[in-house]
Amino acid sequence: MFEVLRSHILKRVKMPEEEFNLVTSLMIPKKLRKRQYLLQEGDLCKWLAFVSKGCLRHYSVDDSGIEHIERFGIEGWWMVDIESFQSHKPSAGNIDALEDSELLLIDNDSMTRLSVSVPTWDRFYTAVLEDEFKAARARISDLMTASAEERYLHFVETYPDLFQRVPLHQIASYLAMTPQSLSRIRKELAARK
Amino acid sequence: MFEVLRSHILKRVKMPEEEFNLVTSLMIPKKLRKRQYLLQEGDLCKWLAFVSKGCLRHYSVDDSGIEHIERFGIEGWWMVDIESFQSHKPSAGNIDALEDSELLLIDNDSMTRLSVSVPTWDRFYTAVLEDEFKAARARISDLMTASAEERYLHFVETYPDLFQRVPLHQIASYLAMTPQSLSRIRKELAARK
DNA sequence: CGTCTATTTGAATGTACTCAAAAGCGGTGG
DNA sequence: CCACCGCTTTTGAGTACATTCAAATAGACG
Repeated sequence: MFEVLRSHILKRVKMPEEEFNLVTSLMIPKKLRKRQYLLQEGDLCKWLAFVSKGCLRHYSVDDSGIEHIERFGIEGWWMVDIESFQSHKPSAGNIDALEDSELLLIDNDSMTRLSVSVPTWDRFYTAVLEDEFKAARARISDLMTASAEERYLHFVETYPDLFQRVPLHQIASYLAMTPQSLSRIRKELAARK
Repeated sequence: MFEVLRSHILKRVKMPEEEFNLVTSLMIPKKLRKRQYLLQEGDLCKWLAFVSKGCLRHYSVDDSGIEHIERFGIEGWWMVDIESFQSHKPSAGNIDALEDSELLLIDNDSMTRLSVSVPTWDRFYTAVLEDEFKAARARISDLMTASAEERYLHFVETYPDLFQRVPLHQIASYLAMTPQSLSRIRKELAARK
């Protein structure tokens, strides 16, 4: 149950077993069925959610009713609406499950407690934040400079597992293009090679 | 000299004066003339740079030689190539000064030292990271959903100071459009009202 | 004043979009 | 097992927004 989390943490910091046990003792397991919300627009985001199984998406809906997927999350990823979690404001986005999923939730209080009692926790959290920040910057750069086709190719290369798992129209949404465009791009690429 | 930094820190954490003095004692002042590089593609980014005066930009150059501005930095902002700073890899981007500027640099060693001897430092750094992460997410969302005109309007609203200060073609670059497009958008907006 | 750079304008082009509809796929119930 | 339904993906035609290329105008600086 905690294996994915354990290797995720140990990849970043050396955390003794008893401290890791303290971490897991504070985490709340949660199962989500496909299509079930973890967070709905207007809710307060009270948790960081670690995905130990399944696949979620974080998306928002624009004025025309179109969904824009900001981020996917699979095993070993965290999901959170950082704006809401950190500033205690109602969330502007939604998080729901694309597959039946298993999460480990941790709230702000528990974070504070770990910060006090687990010496490596802060460094771990910082490392995660830095990784997320780097990923966000890479995404910005991609959106700024790459064509629709390039964005698709980068996605396939960067997230080969996701691209197998997630319906195409969801990938199109993540890549900021229409499903029609993605379909045409794939057709074109298939013809070319 | 340290006033901008002081208020920047105190906005986020309560830091006693003697601890703040420890912070400033580890920071290296640096002046940059307009057009001078702080970091050039291929360099290692060894510092976090706090802008106490002036204006910088962080940009990369694509295969066609076009500059893409990822981020501006004015008084009270940090500048860093996080990928290079954190992973000790050669930087893919450049940072240079759009105006004569004054910076306070801090390197990794000093960060570690502060982490040990200034109890609030880690929380401060985490808060900065979270802010940066939030800003990055807002930018992603904007790039994914907004038209060129909307991006420009958001920019003017979000950074009224920057938009007064920075040449239009630099803003165009930041907004991922050509200077020509921005010029036409401004003409159109002026005609409309 | 002359040079260099920034901004604006014009015309043609292209990438990705919208709207509309067909084809494909997967699950459910008769 | 097949027919039907809902949803995903593909295809077609027309369009729009932003781009490219080219050049004129405006502004800044020595």
